[in-house]
Amino acid sequence: MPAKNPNKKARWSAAEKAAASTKGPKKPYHRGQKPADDAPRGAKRPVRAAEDRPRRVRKDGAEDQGQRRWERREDTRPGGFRSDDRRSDDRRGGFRSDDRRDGGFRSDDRRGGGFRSDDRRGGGFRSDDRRSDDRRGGGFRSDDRRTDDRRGGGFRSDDRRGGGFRSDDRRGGGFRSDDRRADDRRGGFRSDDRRTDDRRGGFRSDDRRTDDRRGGGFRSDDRRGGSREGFRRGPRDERQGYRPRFDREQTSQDHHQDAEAERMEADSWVSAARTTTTEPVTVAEDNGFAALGLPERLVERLAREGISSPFPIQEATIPDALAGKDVLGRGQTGSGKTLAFGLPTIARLAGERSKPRRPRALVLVPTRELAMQVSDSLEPLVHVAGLRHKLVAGGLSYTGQIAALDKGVDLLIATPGRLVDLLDREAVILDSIEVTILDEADHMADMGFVPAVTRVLDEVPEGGQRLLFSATLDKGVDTLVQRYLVDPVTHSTNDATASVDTMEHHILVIDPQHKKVITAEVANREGRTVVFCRTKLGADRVALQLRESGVRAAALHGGLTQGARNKVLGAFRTGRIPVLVATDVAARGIHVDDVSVVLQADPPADHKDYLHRAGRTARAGERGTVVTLALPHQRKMMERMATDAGLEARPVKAAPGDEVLEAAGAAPVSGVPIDEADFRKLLDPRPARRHGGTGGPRGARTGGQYRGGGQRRGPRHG
DNA sequence: AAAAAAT
Repeated sequence: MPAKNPNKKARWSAAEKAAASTKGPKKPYHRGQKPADDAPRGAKRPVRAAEDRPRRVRKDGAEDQGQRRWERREDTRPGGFRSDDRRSDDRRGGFRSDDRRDGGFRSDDRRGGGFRSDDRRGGGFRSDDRRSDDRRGGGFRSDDRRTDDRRGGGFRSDDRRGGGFRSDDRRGGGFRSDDRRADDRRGGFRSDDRRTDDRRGGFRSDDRRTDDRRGGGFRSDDRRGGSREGFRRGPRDERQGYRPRFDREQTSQDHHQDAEAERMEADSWVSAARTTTTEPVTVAEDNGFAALGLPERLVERLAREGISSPFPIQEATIPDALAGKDVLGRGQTGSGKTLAFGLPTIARLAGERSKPRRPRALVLVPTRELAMQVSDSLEPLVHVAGLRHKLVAGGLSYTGQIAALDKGVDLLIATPGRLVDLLDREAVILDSIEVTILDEADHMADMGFVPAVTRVLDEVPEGGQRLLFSATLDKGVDTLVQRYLVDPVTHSTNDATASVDTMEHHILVIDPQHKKVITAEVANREGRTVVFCRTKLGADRVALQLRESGVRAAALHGGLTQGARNKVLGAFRTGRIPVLVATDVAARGIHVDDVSVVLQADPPADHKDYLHRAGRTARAGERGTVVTLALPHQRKMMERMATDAGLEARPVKAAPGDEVLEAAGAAPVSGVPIDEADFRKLLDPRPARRHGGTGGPRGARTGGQYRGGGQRRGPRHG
């Protein structure tokens, strides 16, 4: 074996490959240093002479030469340059009126294409050009493309967006949604002030979109809906000289957004954001959160959202967490974990401020989407407590994250990959962390993040508080628990892993030839149903079969374009299509309220998958039924799985017409196939803009702006 | 088999 792997060698023939690999030391460019010319990472692109650099013109007419970011940052910060000020101010809401002034600078950079490349490589504009050229030979165009990719035209950002499929659509070729999505969305660097304002000032359409993005089935959406209203009135805002530009009322300027908003509304499945009172709220005497010993400000802030009774996991966890104990919490998303760890952490941090680059609390979450959810749900509370938080995750600009860290962040919310990256860059130092939270630890373990998590936790000082949340506790998680938790108090929403009381389980052993009809009958019921299949192909097939039987169903899997996924989810959430046939892409992380039945047309691979799939229903206290179809040869496996998952249910033989099926809500199907053209309309109910066949330039423009264009690619049916 | 995380 010594003469191993010639292939690999051939592939890696060039020395610069090695140099270009992640192995190279990263330069802590946040400190305003330009990597040395021979630096392995930074030196990839030669530096063009200043006069060769592309020039852009700022709004005010001055030229921006696309300076290197190192200089820019270094130079500007002490001078009170806006970039930094703005960033941090943003979070407090004190900046908007001034956006315009640097719209010319930053936003132009960004819009100019490849601003991220700027950020990331520090190479400024020119290097970006170069690389684009290299890659695609397309110069200009490719640059655009890359920008898009990076922003989540690319699929990796899916998750982050999660529910946010809409944003993707809207963005089309656009950049702004990314801005919003990124946590710098508060950075307000877009030249389009309104948009920024919208978001923070509580412009309705934007709220809604934001909710969407978050996949908001989660309760916190509701809170968030109105939260901006709340925190922008906080004392900090006043201190920062916050001046509202727009009220909740829309101005005529906003008509464009308004139109967009209407379209969004059609898609919005968050029916109505909970109304947030801006009046002073009296905290009721029996307020459950107050009883847990939380600071009044937080309790009051929650009450303002109408949140006054803690969920079980919150009730169980918060007192211990407040007492500084390590906590091991079992509970799925939707059980209120975020507040369970968020509230005590914020309470503990309040009253002090972190030093630059040294956050005092860290929340580690497996996916970007989740990170956003956590960040967004905690936002109002963080503000009320006078703290600063930051979301740090992949796919987002480094600049905002680094700048915020430089400025000081109290509560850092991160996905493992990016956090490790930032650690390498010394953009963040974890030696002041007092509270560490691992959310969805099992998920992280499943995704192979244990090394990253270990790396991070090893940098966190010992003796700090650790909170670990996980839906299941198996090997990977146990390793983390053993290693990092000291004498933890264990809390579960319920002892049996699966079981929310409100969840009913049926495991049906069926004849193969009955599968189709049983699937259709179970799916054909009132309310929303998620059908799980093992493969993408299977999902497509089952969805088609359902439609042939007269059930409005659409497939969702990782093989679809982002745009297509958006449409499917949008249609599902609004109820236009009540049945979602999905692979495990939807098993985790996608939150949709009001799913009353989960039907597993193919059994899950293991009990963990079972629990995650099941977790799509019975969310937040609602009732839900989980029906699993097993073929006779899968019976044994299902028995074992049921045991492992802590279910009482056992496989039961079933055939069409059986009572068991009715108990699961099965209803006979019409048998009248759904017309494919109608189905398309259900998926995307606003094809009005495109009558013109392949679409002229105008159609292309309008369409592309809001919709990913998945549909227009295909031939038009009907 | 599918999905996810840094580029």
